[in-house]
Amino acid sequence: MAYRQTDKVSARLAATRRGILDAARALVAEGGFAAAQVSEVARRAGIATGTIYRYFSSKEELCRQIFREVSAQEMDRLALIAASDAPARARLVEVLQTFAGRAVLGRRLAYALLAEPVDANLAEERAFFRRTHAEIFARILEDGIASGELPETNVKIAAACIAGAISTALIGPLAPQSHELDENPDRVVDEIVAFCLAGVGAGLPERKAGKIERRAKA
Amino acid sequence: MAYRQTDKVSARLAATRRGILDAARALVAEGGFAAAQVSEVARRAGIATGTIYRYFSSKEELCRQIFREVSAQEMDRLALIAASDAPARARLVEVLQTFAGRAVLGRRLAYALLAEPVDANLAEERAFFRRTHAEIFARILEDGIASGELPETNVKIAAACIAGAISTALIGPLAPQSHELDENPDRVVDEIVAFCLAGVGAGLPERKAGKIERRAKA
DNA sequence: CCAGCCCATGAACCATGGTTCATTCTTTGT
DNA sequence: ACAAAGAATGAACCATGGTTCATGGGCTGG
Repeated sequence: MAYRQTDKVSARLAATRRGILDAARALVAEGGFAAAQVSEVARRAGIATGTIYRYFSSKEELCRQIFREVSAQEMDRLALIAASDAPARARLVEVLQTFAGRAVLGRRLAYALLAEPVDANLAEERAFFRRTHAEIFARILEDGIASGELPETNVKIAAACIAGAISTALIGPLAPQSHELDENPDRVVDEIVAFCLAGVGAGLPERKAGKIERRAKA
Repeated sequence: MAYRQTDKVSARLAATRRGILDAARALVAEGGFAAAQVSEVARRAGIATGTIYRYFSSKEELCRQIFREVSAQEMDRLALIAASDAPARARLVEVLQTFAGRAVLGRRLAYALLAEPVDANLAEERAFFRRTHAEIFARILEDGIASGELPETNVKIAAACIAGAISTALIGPLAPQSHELDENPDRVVDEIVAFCLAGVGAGLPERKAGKIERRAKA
């Protein structure tokens, strides 16, 4: 028995791993997954290219990790709202505003997560992310229908429509010119949320401009 | 003077060009742009790889061409409906049903056009395609608002929401399991259209199951 | 302080898939 | 039939970017 990992070492290893993840995440937030090339991530993390492969078996796995970390963070936030005991309609409004609002604030990262061209394997991860979103929406819709706040609908389809409407309207190629978003993000968000609420028969929301969580995704 | 292109030759050249486009288009419709590799297109068109470059300066240009051809065809169809003198609400219903219905029938191709990961240059072309869609929607919405059929809204945003909701719900990663779409496409389309109509305050559409144009996109 | 192992290094390697180009085949006009 | 010019060929080429691996340096336990 000649070697056993000491605490100091495993701490350093953990730090390196974090460093890699942070570097990659920062790159994704700046230029999308396309910008997160292995050699670039290594440079940014201050290590050699090959070292990455001591921590992640492939670039794909690294990217998946990023995907999971970021999306888990976002999902938790939404899940928390969804789980409150407010009426369904109010929860729906808040979830939509939070989702849309945070996407606006961290637009580049949101684009990477929701829409950037990525290869098939990463797309799986994205699909999972989106599906989870949609499930949160769907569950609230179900509650609302059960309580009579909302009319009957196919909640799965409605949830997918909501997810699509928000993503596309905010960050897709159809997004309003960025200056419009920069100048008046709350207004754009409110419009989109209003569309979605009306889509599920929840009428107009009380406008609560300025209530978006300010910290950017990242 | 020793050579001048004769009619027979230029006809053959034109035929080859078409052959390339058709082969590429078929490949895209089967497996998306990813499947349309230059060598594969050539094989399918029954010519040598290099020959492609006598007709298109690059793969990108070839793909752009495909994009334009297919989308022009779809756009024309929608534009025709949009230009009719029916009331705005009716035109909206028909445009949405047509768009969604045709996307279902040519799902693979629709996916390639609307959602498949493609590189940045092709994405431009896609952006144009989407913007044109959105403009058609937006114009109808404006008409509807002007005539009092629809409540005031930001038509640009609403149009983007519509485009996003339809694409995502039908063919994106949130699309219902294919068997559901295969079994009962009209029902799914109707749900989505209903969501969009409600989103712009147009209430429920008269359901017209089975009215979708049957010919697949292609 | 030495043997043995782990960890880091980064230049070389490799796979993919678009692009080129020397060569060959066809067409044209005399 | 022949020369000039265009068209077609497809194997070689190249760029990109992920992955590997022989090497050297640092830890660990005795």
